[in-house]
Amino acid sequence: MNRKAARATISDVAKTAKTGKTSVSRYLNGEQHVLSTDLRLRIKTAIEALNYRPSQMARSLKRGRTKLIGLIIADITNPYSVDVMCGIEAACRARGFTLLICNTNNKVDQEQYYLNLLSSYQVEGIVVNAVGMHEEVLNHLQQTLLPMVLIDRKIPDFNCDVVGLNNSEAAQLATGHLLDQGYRSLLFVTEPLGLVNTRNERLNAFNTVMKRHPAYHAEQAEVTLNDPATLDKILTDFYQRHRTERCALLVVNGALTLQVARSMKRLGLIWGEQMGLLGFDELEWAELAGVGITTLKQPTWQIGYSALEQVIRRIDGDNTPAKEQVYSGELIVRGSTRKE
Amino acid sequence: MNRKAARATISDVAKTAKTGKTSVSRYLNGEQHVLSTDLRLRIKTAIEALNYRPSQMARSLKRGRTKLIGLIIADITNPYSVDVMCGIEAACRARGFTLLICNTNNKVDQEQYYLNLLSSYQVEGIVVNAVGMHEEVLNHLQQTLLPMVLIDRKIPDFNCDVVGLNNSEAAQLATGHLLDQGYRSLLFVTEPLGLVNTRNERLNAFNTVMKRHPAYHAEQAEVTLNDPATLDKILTDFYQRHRTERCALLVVNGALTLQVARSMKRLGLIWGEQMGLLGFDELEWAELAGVGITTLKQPTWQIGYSALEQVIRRIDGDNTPAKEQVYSGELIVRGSTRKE
DNA sequence: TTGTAAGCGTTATCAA
DNA sequence: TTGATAACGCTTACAA
Repeated sequence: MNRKAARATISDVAKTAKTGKTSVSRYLNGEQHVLSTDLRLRIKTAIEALNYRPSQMARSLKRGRTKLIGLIIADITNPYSVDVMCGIEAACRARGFTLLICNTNNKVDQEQYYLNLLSSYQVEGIVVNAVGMHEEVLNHLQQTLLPMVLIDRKIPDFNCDVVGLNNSEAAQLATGHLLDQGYRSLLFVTEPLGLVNTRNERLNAFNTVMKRHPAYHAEQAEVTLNDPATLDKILTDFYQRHRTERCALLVVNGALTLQVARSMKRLGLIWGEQMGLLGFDELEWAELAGVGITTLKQPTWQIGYSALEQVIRRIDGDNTPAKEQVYSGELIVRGSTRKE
Repeated sequence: MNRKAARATISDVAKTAKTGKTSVSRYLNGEQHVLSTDLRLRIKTAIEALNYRPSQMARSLKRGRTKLIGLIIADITNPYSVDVMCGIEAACRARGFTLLICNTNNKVDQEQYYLNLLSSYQVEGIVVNAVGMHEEVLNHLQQTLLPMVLIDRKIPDFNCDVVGLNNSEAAQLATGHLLDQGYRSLLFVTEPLGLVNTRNERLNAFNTVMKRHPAYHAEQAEVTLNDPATLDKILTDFYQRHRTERCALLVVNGALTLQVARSMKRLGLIWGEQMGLLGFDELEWAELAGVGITTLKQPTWQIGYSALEQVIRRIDGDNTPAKEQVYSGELIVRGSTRKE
């Protein structure tokens, strides 16, 4: 049976229900009240009999609204990005939008490819998860004319909605915790600062707190994600100079925390013993790594959800000035920053 | 400037280039050789001037081919799923298809929602990443009439292409390794076997190897992912009974390995010391957890890539009987299974 | 309450 | 080598 199963169209339904397609269309679009009970029933049965499902393609074409939203992600491998995505997705379902997920692997050409793709499918808006994105790739997005909201990070000199963490507050919380635990020499480890506002804001808040305690020692170091040798050097050096005091590391994000942990393992530095360790972003394995690693957890799901709501607001015509929404982080204390 | 920026259409291009839309369409669809050099140039300039991009919606409607493929994932939070997805995505880009990613969170209703969605967008095929999927959710997919390929796992009594790991080979490799390392009492820890072929195949291969060594002890235990209490009990019990020999755990997948590691941590059982530990699926934190955890790594990316190629083959009309493609896993030895 | 017809942006058919 | 024109499946005036 069911040889080729050509999809039923609205005309088929109309024919089967012995009516015109207008009525079927009305039935589908919530104007059922204008239909007579009899007709309504005939249409209902016809639809079920034919297993009819309206074509979004045709619908979008006609209406000029696709109900499609594009999501650009630099690195879907990052668990943070995945969590954010889940929030976005939930919001989409709630609002009747469909998400086109584009993983660019941090490559400009792949980003360009997907931007074209999204444009050709006429998405109504774009959410950009900028986590881990190279500056070059990020800047490239300015060309977009569509409603767009950024997650986590801003594009310098580009006025655009942003949703993310309250970086200052979170960094204060983290730094304060380290001091509370008796650490006296702190090293802020970050990926290259560049113009990345999140990194800079976190660092600034760190420095602000430390300036209130002139007796304690604060330092910072920049390192790229895939440069283990340099990282090893930085950590060894810091530890050599400060092993006599209680010293600790504050790491700017989860991806880097992974690298730092690997480096410490290589060097035989045990977190929670020789050095304290606290990283931004929660890690599913945080409790399994030695005595556990203290993290600053972001409300990722919530951030994603809000971001989507914001694009929709823009799509719906909201013209108020670009705004920034920030959420508070939560400190999850584990063995790596326990009092001795 | 740029007030409303209504998208340019093919007619706009035709008008600007002083020609008909047929020619523009020809230009776009690789029939440039039939066009005169002059006309070709005019069209080219017009397209660039208007920043024209053909509407996929209209194209799909007309052609009846959407070049869309749906991906159904039960749990995008699982790193395995993400890696597979990357392979699929790369294949899509290579073959000019666009991926509609649907995360069902293992809920039948969400799956139904997405199945309808995919159908209404007229995807040409579906890839199902069955990793971590509940049987109920999985079975539900049989209704699909579209070309479909499964990743990792089969649907019982449903004839469908599958791409995944060579489970027997991998389980033999893993079991053999444990024996080589001098472990003499092995516990195979799995999620409920049910009719899940992957779990059963892995277990069977494990048993086959163990039967060749009647002097050694083999055991198995089923536990659900979120039942820490039971897991604790299973592990304690096993350890109590076998602490005098060298004993080890073989865990059926990565998600469960995470739980097992947590449980051992709670119980104060140190992997690589009191007990050996080997888990299917590579974990990014494997080397950071204590002495490191030995894993059996799957060629995830490759699996995803192949799966997509297989759907495309089906879409292109391949009618050969459903086939199963398996790939070999790779053992990554770490501290948790080192010789004492 | 119902139906006819035009049109959304493409491509395919056919004629010039 | 070109270009009208008719679909594709749907929504929406407008008419009845």
